[in-house]
Amino acid sequence: MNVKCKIWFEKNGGVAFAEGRRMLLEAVDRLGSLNAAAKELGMSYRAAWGKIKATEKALGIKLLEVTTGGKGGGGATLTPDARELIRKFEKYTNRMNLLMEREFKNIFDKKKS
Amino acid sequence: MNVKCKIWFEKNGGVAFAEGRRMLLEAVDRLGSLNAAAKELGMSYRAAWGKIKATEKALGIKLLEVTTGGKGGGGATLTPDARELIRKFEKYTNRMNLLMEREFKNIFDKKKS
DNA sequence: CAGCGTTATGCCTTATATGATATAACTCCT
DNA sequence: AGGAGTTATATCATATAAGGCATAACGCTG
Repeated sequence: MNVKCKIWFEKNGGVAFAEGRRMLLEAVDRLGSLNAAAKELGMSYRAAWGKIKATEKALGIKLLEVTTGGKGGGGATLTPDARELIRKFEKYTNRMNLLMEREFKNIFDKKKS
Repeated sequence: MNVKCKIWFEKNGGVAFAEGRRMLLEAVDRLGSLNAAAKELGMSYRAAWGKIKATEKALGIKLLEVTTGGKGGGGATLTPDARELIRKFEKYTNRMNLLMEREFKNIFDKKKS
């Protein structure tokens, strides 16, 4: 048996941002396209777009700067808000994962507790 | 925006035990009956029973000592394994909730990070 | 001006988790 | 013996979320 923990940001009670969406944004940043990011993660464009929209609506911020048409058909890049969101999420989850492991050992490895 | 965290125990990749089930077991312990516990938590007996079974199967342990028929129709009490599970879960989640709050302030209240 | 590769989005299907319904079995009590 | 109140479990219904399908718009490029 082991312990798991899912961390997410929320606003007004709905899940707004978690690991899956962090990965999606990271891929968009790297590839310059939501479509390409979706493909890389093995999901449809529709699904990826839906997740982005859901987060934008929940948090009330804009995540992607997009262009349609033109060279290469268009593309998407991250807004500064999106970058900040990613950075804080990473920092928080990294720290919590470390603490989780430590506490787990504390409580489950001791002979008496 | 705020951070939430769901903590659960798992084995072989499936959710085995989390807050809802902890509450259910606690109610069984207090009331001496799964049926009564289910009613108190506003769920059907069927639903409560399903959760218990799922956890027992996932962890491979027995949670309830039950009797059917007899005085009052029967009843259920917690096994020692169930008590230990509850105790460890409570200890772990209490500790983690404390740490979560502390880290949240660390990362989100600072001017620079 | 047609084609290509994007973003954009409404509609409808489908997958999944959840719970309701129904039925059986058990044992003490009257 | 019958009733009360519980556990036990299979089957069926349903609510909800996730995503597929279809279609449109956009603007460079050849």
